[in-house]
Amino acid sequence: MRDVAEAAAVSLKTVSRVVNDEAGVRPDTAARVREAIATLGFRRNDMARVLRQGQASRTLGLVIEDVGNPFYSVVTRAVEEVARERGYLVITGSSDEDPARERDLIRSLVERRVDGLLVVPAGGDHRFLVPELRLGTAVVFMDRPPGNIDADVILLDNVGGARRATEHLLDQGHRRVAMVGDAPAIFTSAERLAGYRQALAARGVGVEERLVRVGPHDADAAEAAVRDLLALPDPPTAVFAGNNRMAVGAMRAIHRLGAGVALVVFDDLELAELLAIPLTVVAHSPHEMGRQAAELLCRRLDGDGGPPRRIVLPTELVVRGSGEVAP
Amino acid sequence: MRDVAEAAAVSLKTVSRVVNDEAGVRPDTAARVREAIATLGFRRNDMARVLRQGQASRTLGLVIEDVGNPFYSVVTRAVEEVARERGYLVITGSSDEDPARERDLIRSLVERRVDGLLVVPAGGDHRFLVPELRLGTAVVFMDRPPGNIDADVILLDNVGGARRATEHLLDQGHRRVAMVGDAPAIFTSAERLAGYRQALAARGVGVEERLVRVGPHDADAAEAAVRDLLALPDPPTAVFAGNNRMAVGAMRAIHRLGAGVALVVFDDLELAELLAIPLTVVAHSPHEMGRQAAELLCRRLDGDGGPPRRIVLPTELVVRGSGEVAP
DNA sequence: TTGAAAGCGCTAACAT
DNA sequence: ATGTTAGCGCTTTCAA
Repeated sequence: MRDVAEAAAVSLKTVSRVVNDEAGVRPDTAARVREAIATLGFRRNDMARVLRQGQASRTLGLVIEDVGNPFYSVVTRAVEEVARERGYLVITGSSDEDPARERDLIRSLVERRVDGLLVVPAGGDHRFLVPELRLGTAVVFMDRPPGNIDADVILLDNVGGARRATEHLLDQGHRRVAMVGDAPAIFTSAERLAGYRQALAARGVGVEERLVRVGPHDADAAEAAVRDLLALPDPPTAVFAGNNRMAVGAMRAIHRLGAGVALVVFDDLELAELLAIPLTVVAHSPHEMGRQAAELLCRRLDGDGGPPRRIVLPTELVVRGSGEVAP
Repeated sequence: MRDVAEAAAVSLKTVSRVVNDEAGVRPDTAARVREAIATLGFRRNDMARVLRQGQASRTLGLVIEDVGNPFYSVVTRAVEEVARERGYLVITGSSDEDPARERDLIRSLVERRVDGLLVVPAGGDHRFLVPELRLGTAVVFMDRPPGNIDADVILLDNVGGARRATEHLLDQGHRRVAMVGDAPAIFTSAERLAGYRQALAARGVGVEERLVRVGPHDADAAEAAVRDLLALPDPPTAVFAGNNRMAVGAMRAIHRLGAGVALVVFDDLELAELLAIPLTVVAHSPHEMGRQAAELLCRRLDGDGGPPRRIVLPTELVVRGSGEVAP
């Protein structure tokens, strides 16, 4: 900027005025300055600008499990849309379900003075965020509640969705309903497991623990788990898959073993209706989750100081065929 | 930091030394400083740090079309992985195929002094980047070459992949092979169209322009285009779909009209083999594209000043069934 | 081992 | 309409 001032034979402040479209610069002076800017290829340094102006880097930090997962990529997309409307840029990072990595990421983001954070928690304890919150960084959690602190969070109706899925299978006459789910340490997984158990209990069907396989984290492990289930002497006649990766694994296993096993999964898939057996799912809106979280965060940044909110988004059973296979 | 210095009764510089793990601080002094840091909830301000140190914000900018699209979300994931290994953070933005938005995004990123940019170009003219490049911002393009400037780029073998797909359909005896593709203004779309034409020409099959539908940008528009094709008096017996969205649209149309039409698509889908008719695709690796682009960018940032590189990643025809339907 | 002073690029506040 | 000065929070440089 100093170079520009020199080249245009004006003061620093005049250049600053032109760059920021402030009033009070004669058109010809402004033109001279703009010419110098173009010639020198000057670009305002936002680091210095933000530093001088105080806070407000107009940046949001987004920490999710894995952008490569369609669920999170749609959430990311929604966050970006809101951010763009409001003039924020988004810094993203994947925690890969690793609490240490989550902390590192959040730390980096806070050090870069993001104005706010959107976090899908990987760890179970977020007390380390207390200083950040005091520092003025707003935080909204998504998909899972934070551990040991009170903060805004947008969740899905995990229990209700899982219960409805399981009930649907029971309604078809199934009595041996298995569940394949992610590690129970993950909030959503535990909740969906709870919903599954509730449904069985409500119908007086005992939970057979051998039919509960919570632990696999990717499609391959889920496939192995379901193959294993289907190889039991008294295999399940129906399976509830706890998320999109479990769904893929379960479909592969059922497909390959050619079994006429009913399947309902949590999370919708774009191609669900085009599958060999169209997939019955517990659908919800990842886009809505991202949007609501980002909007709530922006409201907080605009000064909304109300008590922490807990928003639960609805789920819906979408019947397409795979869940209506008779026992 | 001043507050910390005061609280610990040391100088600013000593706090700086502790924060940055520099040598030359007595353990007890360091401990006192750390205690003050913890008490006050101090977090180093990276903006100020970067400003003072000169360049090197350890941040990369990523501009793609849409994170919500699985192709780009996997690219993003790969970029993140490389960035993480090398200690960079990634700021992402979706251009939505809008050149103005692309420019705005890049401008914001440069103003925030990202060290390097990874860009899937939306616009056709990137001369506006010349000052940025002179300013020292490294840029690597992905998926499509930039317009009017010479820079690093990682591409797919679009022509070859499309040609192979079309040849495969011709090999099955099809003579009325349609193509549904994105707007021809998009590089990949134009290239794939060229590959389609090449294959037809090489086999002496004339291109029937009514069978070429390049223009739809989303699955719904592609579905409408394919429905339209199938409603022709002499409909195509085979369709080549130019990307993942076209693929979804084509599948829906073919599925709903119950037509025994052969289909090969560019881009692989996770569930391809589980579809009612397992999908024959031109597969490639979005992950590899992201990884190679990010690694090349990092090499540039580490001082590699060689001439601009143009890397072309291979594609592979994966036969699964939908492309082997007889005419 | 520790500290004081200068300055990164910019803008707020106050001149002129 | 334009310029001067000070200082954002940090690190570099040099001194003690």
